[in-house]
Amino acid sequence: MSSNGRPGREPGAHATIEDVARLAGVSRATASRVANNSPKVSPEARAAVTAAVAKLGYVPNRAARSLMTRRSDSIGVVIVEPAGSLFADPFFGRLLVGISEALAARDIQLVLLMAQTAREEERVERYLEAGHVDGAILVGPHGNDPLPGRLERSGVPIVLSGRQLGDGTVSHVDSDNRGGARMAVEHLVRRGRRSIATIHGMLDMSSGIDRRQGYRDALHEAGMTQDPGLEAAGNYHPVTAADALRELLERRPRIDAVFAASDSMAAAAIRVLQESGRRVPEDVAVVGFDDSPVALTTRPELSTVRQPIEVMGREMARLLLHRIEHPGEAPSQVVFATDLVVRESSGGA
Amino acid sequence: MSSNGRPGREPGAHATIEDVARLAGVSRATASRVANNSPKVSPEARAAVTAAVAKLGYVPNRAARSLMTRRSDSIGVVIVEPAGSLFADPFFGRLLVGISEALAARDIQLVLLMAQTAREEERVERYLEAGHVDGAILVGPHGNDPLPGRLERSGVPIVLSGRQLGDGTVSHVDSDNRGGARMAVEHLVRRGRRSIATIHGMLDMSSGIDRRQGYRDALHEAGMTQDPGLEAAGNYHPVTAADALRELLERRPRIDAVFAASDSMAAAAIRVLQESGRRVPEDVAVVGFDDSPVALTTRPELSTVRQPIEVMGREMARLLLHRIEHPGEAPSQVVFATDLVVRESSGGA
DNA sequence: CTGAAAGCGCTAACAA
DNA sequence: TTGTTAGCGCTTTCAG
Repeated sequence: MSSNGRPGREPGAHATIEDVARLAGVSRATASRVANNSPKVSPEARAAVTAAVAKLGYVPNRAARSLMTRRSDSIGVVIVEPAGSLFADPFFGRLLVGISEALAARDIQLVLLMAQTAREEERVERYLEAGHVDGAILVGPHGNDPLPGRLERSGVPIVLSGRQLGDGTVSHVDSDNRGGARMAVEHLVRRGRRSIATIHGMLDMSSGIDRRQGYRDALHEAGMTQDPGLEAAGNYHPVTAADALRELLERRPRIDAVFAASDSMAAAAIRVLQESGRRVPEDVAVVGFDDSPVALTTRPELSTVRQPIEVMGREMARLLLHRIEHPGEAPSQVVFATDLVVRESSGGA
Repeated sequence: MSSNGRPGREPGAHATIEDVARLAGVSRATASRVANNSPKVSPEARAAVTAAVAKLGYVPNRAARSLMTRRSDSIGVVIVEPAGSLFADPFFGRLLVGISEALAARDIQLVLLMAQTAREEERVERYLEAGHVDGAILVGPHGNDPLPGRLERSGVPIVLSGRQLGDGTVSHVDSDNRGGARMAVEHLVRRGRRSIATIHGMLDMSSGIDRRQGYRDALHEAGMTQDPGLEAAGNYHPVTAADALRELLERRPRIDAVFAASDSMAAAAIRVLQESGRRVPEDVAVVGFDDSPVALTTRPELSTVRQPIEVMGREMARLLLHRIEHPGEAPSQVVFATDLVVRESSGGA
C-alpha cells in the first residue's frame, strides 16, 4: 500500500505527516496546515486530520521541520563559569527553572551549554554562530568577557543575565542590585548603626559593582563619611569573605554592622564576628544578599535582600523569544525590584 | 552561477556542503565523506575539501544530517523534582558539569528537561518518546516514579542516577552509599562512640535506603544493639532534620554521635545540638554525607562522606552513549566508591 | 575511490 | 479552501 512498496512500518518507527494525510483523506499540505494551526482549513478537514493524528500518535519530526523553517525551536543557555563553582549557589538552578517554565509553554527546547574555560567558550561560540539554536541566554559572564559582543555582532539573538558592563547594548534582565543594597544599608542606619562595613563581591560583574554602589549611596544619603577602610573585597566565596573581614576588623575594630554582597559571605561574616567575641546582632548587625537557603541556617538567621530569580528566568526567556521573532527591534532591558527580608541578624523586624 | 539563479548568498547565511564541494572541485558525496571521516577518500580530495571547509567556515546543518541519519546527536537530561528545591543542593549542578564534559568531547548536545509536576513529567515523556533525542539521563526520580520503566519499555535508551528500586533493570550510575555510610559510622565507633543516632534521608530513594542500611550495618558489625529510637526521619531538608533531631534528643538524651544522610541535615544537627547545650564533637560527634560546600561552613567543620560527582556525571553520559550505539547489549550498572573526609565535627583526624 | 541520483519529513509557493 | 510541486541540506546506495 505504501508508496515505497514496504508493506508495513517497523515497530518503533513514527508516523509521518504522509501517513496522517492518507488516513485523513487529505493532502500532506492540508495535514501540515492543521499541524501548524493555519486558519485556512475547513472544519471537516481539521477534524479528520486531528483524529488521524491522535490515532497514529503522530508527532512532527523536528529535524525535517527545522530544515524547512530554518528555525531550530531551541535556544541555548550558556553558563559561563571560569571557577566551576557556579552551582554551589542555587541561583543558577532557580534561573534554569524559570527559563525552562517559559520555554515549556512554547514548546521550545533548552540546550545547556557550559563553558568553564576560554577554549570551551570558543566551542560554544562556534556552536551558537553555526545557527544550531535560535538564540541564547548568557548567564554569569564577567565584564571583560568578549562573548556577548561577538555574538551580538554575528547576529545571534542573545539576552544577558545582569547588566552589561562597558559599551554595547544587549538585552538583559537584572535585579535592582543597587537599590537592594541601598535598602539593606538604610535599614542598618535606621537601626542606629553608625560604623557600617561592607564585604563586596566581584567588581568585574555588574552585581558586584552595583551592590557596592548601593552601599555607598545609603551612607552618602545618611550623611556618613565614606571610609574606604570599611570596604573589604570578597569574591562571593565564603573563605575569602572571612579573610577579608578579619583584616577589616583589625583596621576598624569598632564597626557595628556589616553588609555582605551575598548570603554565603554574610554567613562567613557572622562566624568570624562570633569567633572574635562579638555578638550578632547586639554588637554587630549583619545583612546579606540573595535570600538563599543559607540565610535560614545561620544563627541568628540572616537578614537579606531577595530577588525574584525564577521570575527573572522567565523574563529572560520571554525577552529572547521576542527578540528572535522581532529581529529588527532594539534590545530591551528589564530590571526587577528587590525586597528586604528582615530577620534576627540585623535585630529583627 | 548558483543553481537557483540567485547571484549571491545573503550575509549571515551559512555555506552548505554543496558550496564546499564546488569550491573543492568534487561532488557533494565526496565532500560528505570527508566531513564524516570516511576512510574511502583520496588524500588529494580530502585536502581539497578540508581547505574548502576552512575557507568557507562550513559547519554541517544538524537538521539536515539528522533527517538522514535518524539521530539527533543530542540527549536529554531530565531533572525530576517534585519539590522544586533540587538546586538548593550543588549535587545536580556538579552532575551536569560532568555530563556536559563527556558530551562536549563527542559533540553531542545536552537538552535540559525539567519536570516539577506529574503533568510536566508526561510532557517530558512524550518528548522523549517522540525520538527528539537519542537517549536520556534521569536525575532524581523517586522509587515509585513510573517514568524510567515506561521509557525503557518504549525503547528510549536511558541511564539513571542512583540505583533503581523495585524490579526492572535499567542502566544506572550510583555511588556506594551503603559503604560510605558504613565507613562513617565505623569511624564514629572507632572514636569510642556508643550511642550513635542517625537522621536518614527519603526512604523512597535508593540513597536514603542505602545510607540508612550502611548505618545499620556498622552498628551490627560492632555488635551494638539496633535501637529504632535512634533513627530519626529527615527528607534532606535542614528544617525537618532539626525537628527530627529535637524529638530524638527527647527520646534518647544520652546520644554521643549523629550520622546524618546529608551535609545540610548534619549542619542543622550541629546547630540543634549546640542550642541544646551539647558540645560538638566533645559531647556529640557529627558526620554528614556529600562533602558539599556547607561542610566547610559549620563550626566545627563537618566530617563527611565524599562521592565523585563530576566523575559520576561523565560516566552516566558515557554509559548512555554506549547504550545508544549498542542497543542490543544488556544494561549495565556502575557504582563509585566513596571516601570519608574527617574534620573537626567528629574529633578530627 | 568517486559521482549521480534518490530521498529523509516537512513547509511554502503556486495553482486550481 | 485544497492539492501539486519543489525543494531545505544532508547521507547513502549504486554504478562506474
